[in-house]
Amino acid sequence: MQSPTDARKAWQVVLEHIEAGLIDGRFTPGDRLPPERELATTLGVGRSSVREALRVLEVLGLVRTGTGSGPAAGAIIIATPHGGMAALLRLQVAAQGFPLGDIVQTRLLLEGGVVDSLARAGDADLAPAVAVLDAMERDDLTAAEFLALDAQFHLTLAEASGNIVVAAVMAGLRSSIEDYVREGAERITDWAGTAARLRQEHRRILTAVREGDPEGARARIQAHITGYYDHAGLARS
Amino acid sequence: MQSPTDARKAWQVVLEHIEAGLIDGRFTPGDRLPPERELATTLGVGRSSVREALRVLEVLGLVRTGTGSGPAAGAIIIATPHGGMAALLRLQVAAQGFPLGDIVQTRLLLEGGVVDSLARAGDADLAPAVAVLDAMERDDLTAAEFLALDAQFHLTLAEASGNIVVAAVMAGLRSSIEDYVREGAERITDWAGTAARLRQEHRRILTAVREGDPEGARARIQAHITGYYDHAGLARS
DNA sequence: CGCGCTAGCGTGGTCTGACCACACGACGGG
DNA sequence: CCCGTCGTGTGGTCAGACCACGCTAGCGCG
Repeated sequence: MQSPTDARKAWQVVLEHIEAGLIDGRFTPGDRLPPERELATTLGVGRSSVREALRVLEVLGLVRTGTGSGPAAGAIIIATPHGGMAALLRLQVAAQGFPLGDIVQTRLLLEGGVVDSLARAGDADLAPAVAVLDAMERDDLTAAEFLALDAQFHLTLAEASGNIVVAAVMAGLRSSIEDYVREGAERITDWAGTAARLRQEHRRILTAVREGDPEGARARIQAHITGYYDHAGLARS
Repeated sequence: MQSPTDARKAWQVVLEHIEAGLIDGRFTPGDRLPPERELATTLGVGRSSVREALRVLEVLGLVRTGTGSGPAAGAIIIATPHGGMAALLRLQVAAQGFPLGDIVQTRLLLEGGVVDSLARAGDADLAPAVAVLDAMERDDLTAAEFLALDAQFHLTLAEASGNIVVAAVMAGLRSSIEDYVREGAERITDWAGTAARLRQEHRRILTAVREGDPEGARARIQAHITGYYDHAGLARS
């Protein structure tokens, strides 16, 4: 049949089979994969190997598994990359594969590009971003709540640019350093003042975007990000 | 003990345990994780659950498993994000979660930022990039070989910028659309001429970087990328 | 006749035990 | 002293069993 001891691991066979199915359209988002037991017999591998492959797909945000029966049961194809991107970046940071500084620098690059293109486009829908900004005006927010809205603001901008990939990467980058950001906030004594400054910076970024000023928007969002990291003492890793 | 039926799946418990170990420094790159059987008894889960977690870590590029005994055996902590990033992006593209156009646009953003920062830095080591360019001068290269070197050139630039995260994302983006790029090359009739043009564009990008011309370098690499995709008929998806 | 409850069934989730392949390392024979 | 071989610990895989969970069909009662 094949090599003495098949080079590809059993779970890789399953993964490749599902990937091939995705590519040629046999499986599309919303579809249900065959039951684990059926996949196992079909591919001639054990059920545990099938499960290992499904686990990978689940973490990468490609399938969602549900127990019981009915429409929500089984392994359903989805395509929600945020979770997988976040897990990948978070773990790489934890394993010291990604220095914090590089993460921040990448954010600068992406967010700068996002506001640049938003300012050039001119017709972007900034309403969601404004809504988040309004929510941040409340003065009874904890630091954690404020930071969550802050993250949402940046994510909303990325989504407004219409590029799903950039939005997913940005969300992942942000969440990968979420713990450090929160930790940094605790070191800030004048939190109310800092929050006020961040709010103002957000407003000015939006203004620059609205006025069609790519350079200004880029400079302001980059200053906004580096400013916070410096202020929170998260400079280098 | 805990909730009626523990909300967290068993494999998530394992994943969180290892992540916690990475964060607090119990596990660092180069270390070996405990044997699967030991992890299973330690955490009170079955060995199959441990294996599912390890499989995820393996795909994400965090561990490398080896059979047998000795220093290369067992699950060893690594931090090689390229493979995981590539797998994530590739599968998301396959599952139609990421449109091809967004992938290309993200490349434009990142590569533009890379050459921009290289041109500003001025002291970057461009020798590896030059070496790849020299290798591309050979005229007996197949299209696939040429494209592989092309990809390596772009990756080398990203690595020269010193940002691991950007390099990993760029490598992932590139490999996620590798099949489509190769497919596009087959549609190009005058391949020799196209290759010559690509070579020239590469040279000019490097020249702009050397001369410290960020705007020029950015414009040239973006034109280079969009030019190829248009020429190969990979415009939109 | 109709409604509600229950048993069945198919799904994923998990554990156990077994066996294989592999590679190092120690032991013993030459 | 060197080399081959067997022991042992590791991951890789499979088979089987059981549980939890929800839908669903069918039964029984009103």
